[in-house]
Amino acid sequence: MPRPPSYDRDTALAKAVSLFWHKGYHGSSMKQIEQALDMRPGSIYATFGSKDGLFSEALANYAEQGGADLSEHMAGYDSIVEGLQAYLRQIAGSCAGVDCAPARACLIVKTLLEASNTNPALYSQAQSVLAAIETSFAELLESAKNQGEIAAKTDCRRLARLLQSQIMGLRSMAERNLSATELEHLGDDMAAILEVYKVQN
Amino acid sequence: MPRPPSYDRDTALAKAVSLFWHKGYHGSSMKQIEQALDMRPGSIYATFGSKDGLFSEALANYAEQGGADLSEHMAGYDSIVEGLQAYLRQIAGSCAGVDCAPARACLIVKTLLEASNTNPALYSQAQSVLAAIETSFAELLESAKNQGEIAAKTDCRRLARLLQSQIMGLRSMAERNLSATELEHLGDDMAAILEVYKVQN
DNA sequence: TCTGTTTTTGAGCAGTCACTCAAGTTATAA
DNA sequence: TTATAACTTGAGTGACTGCTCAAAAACAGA
Repeated sequence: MPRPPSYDRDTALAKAVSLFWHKGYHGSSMKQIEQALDMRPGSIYATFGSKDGLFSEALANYAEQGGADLSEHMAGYDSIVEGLQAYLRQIAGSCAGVDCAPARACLIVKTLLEASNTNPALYSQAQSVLAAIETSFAELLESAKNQGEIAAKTDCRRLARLLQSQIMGLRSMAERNLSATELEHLGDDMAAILEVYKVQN
Repeated sequence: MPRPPSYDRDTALAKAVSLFWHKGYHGSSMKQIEQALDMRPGSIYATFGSKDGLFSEALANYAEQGGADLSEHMAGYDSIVEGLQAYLRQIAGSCAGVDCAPARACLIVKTLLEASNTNPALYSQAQSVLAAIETSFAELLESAKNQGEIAAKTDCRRLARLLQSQIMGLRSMAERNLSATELEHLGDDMAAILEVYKVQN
């Protein structure tokens, strides 16, 4: 008997991700959100509860997407370290394009910095998401160690944090107006950092 | 004949830096600013023109302070590369403390990410400040090259950008809740990156 | 077609936003 | 002491904030 919703939840969420990524949390007003999602306030609040709730779901969605992208990327590589190096170069390349994403910097990092002293709930969510990413990098590196790609004595969590820092730095730098070449060089130099950790053969 | 101002401009600006660093641009309301500076709106607007104007001056002030800190730090080192390595470790160390600054992440980077699609004037200011920092790193590295610390073929601007990315990544990572040890390890690992660029001797 | 349930709508809520300005205050120089 | 010029004050501006809710609309089953 009931009337079905006229919007698609996932489509709406994708549009929210795009807006929040572009403008940030404080920079996106409900008016802009209504326009971006093509939904009236009542529907938005019935579906997502609050602006915070919507942002939280958008952030989770973004993170999941990012995780899927990484998995898909890594599936194309036999060598894990080479896969990670290519991943860094790929970020540099895609950020260099004019089209690129709604923003070049990572939404999670943007949220971490924006929410750290203004919105404890979002701050804490950003922290957990980043911790989870660190873990997945650490697991990849652990596999690399087992395959003999990197030294047996390597502290994988520690290296994972170094890798995560590279991505944060790279994508933040991409918000500057660097040329495509400069960004690609940066990606190359970051990829080269991993060379040191490789086992000689 | 005129009545002199009752507040000190630089003191007020320092308080503004602290608030903006802590809460960001959108996260700091005029009410909070009035309270932090202990000034009434009329005085603030007479002195700084607008919230944007105040933020802009605060950002410039912050950047100048940062530049002075770097110069002072480097003055204590004969070897430029070692000085830069120690600089990275020092950032990691100071971010690790509970006291630390109003925020661990860099105000310039926070502004770059927050303003990129919401406030063109502040975005552009953040970009120029970062370009200037890149330049001063590049000049330091150029000196290091002349002193034979790093290879003659080194692209100093390119290496400067890699160094700047490290600092961005390090200080953004510091907003996560990493332990002091983890942060210090990260600083050490970033310092180690520069080893590769050193000339063997 | 009618009924029952759900969704959509948008005017409007109280509160906050950045900001203004006329009146009051306080210093200095005469 | 008085006149003058600058500074301080804070109530108040319109616009916008996130959000609510009663009424209208739209579907599915009977």
